[in-house]
Amino acid sequence: MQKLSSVFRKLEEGSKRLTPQRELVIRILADHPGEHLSAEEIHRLVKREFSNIGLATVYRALELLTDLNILQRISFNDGKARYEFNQEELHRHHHLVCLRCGKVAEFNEDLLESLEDRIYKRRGFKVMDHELKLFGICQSCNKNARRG
Amino acid sequence: MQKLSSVFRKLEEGSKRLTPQRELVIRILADHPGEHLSAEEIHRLVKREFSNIGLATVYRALELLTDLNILQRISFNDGKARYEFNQEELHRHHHLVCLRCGKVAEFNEDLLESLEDRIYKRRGFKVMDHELKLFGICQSCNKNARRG
DNA sequence: CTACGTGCAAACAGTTTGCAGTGCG
DNA sequence: CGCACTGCAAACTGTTTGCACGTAG
Repeated sequence: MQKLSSVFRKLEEGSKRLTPQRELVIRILADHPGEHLSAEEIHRLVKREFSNIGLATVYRALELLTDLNILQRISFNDGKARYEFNQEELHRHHHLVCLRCGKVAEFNEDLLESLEDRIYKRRGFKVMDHELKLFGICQSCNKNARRG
Repeated sequence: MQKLSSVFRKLEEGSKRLTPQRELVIRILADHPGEHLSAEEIHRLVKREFSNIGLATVYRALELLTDLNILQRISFNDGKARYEFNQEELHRHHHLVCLRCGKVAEFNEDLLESLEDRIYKRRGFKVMDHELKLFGICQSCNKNARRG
């Protein structure tokens, strides 16, 4: 992973260490792109390679990495936070949440910039980031519904 | 409130009752538009007029009313759910979340329809609703920052 | 009289915190 | 040595559930 050096630099700036636990958390997220893992799921996956890691350590790693903007925390209103890499592209990466089967798909589209310009002009609100969730019925559920 | 009759009809369809507690929850939300109250805040406000109402009752009322699409549950990733009226306009009512002071402002803009058309054509995903949050720095924080 | 509704307390899930111990820098 | 870091368990917060009782239809 070429990105590790940049992670390392960000950690060093706050005199934080890249411990095996933290590195594993990062690797797990890297190995599961677009899966929006929860802390518990991450803990379970990390445990397979580091069996005695504590859940609190995972939480602390996730918090640290989120603060450093290495990860991004998102929530789908199911009561638990989920995490993914905070790649630059994520700022224009959105979610399609199926109301029937619950699957979360992603799409990238930059459509919001003109809106953000307008908001700044009209309201003086400087948009730094955005989060767009579209709720609806996905293709496969749609097909099943038509058959049923 | 002219809307109460429609609430009543929706409740009757499921043979649910419009109890004083439920009506109060509705009135509190009506009296605090755009404030995104949490269950606890609603409970506190309701208690002022109905001192022995239980928190669980508020939760149950909120769940019921959300299921009936009378209310809408939203979350700003602060660990608790928030509620507002599910007016039709809400479907194109979005949030500006200030990263510095935490204030949540609203704006209405319909800008997403063309995007939704495109998503349906490309991905077969039929969008029913959307939720857009813009994170940034609000006007007053922006001014303070420039001064400071 | 039955099904819905309630208050209370206990249970629950996700997350955070306190603490004693470990080990890098 | 000192401070970051850890695992563990206990604490905390928001929410849900079980239960006994009440009350509307």
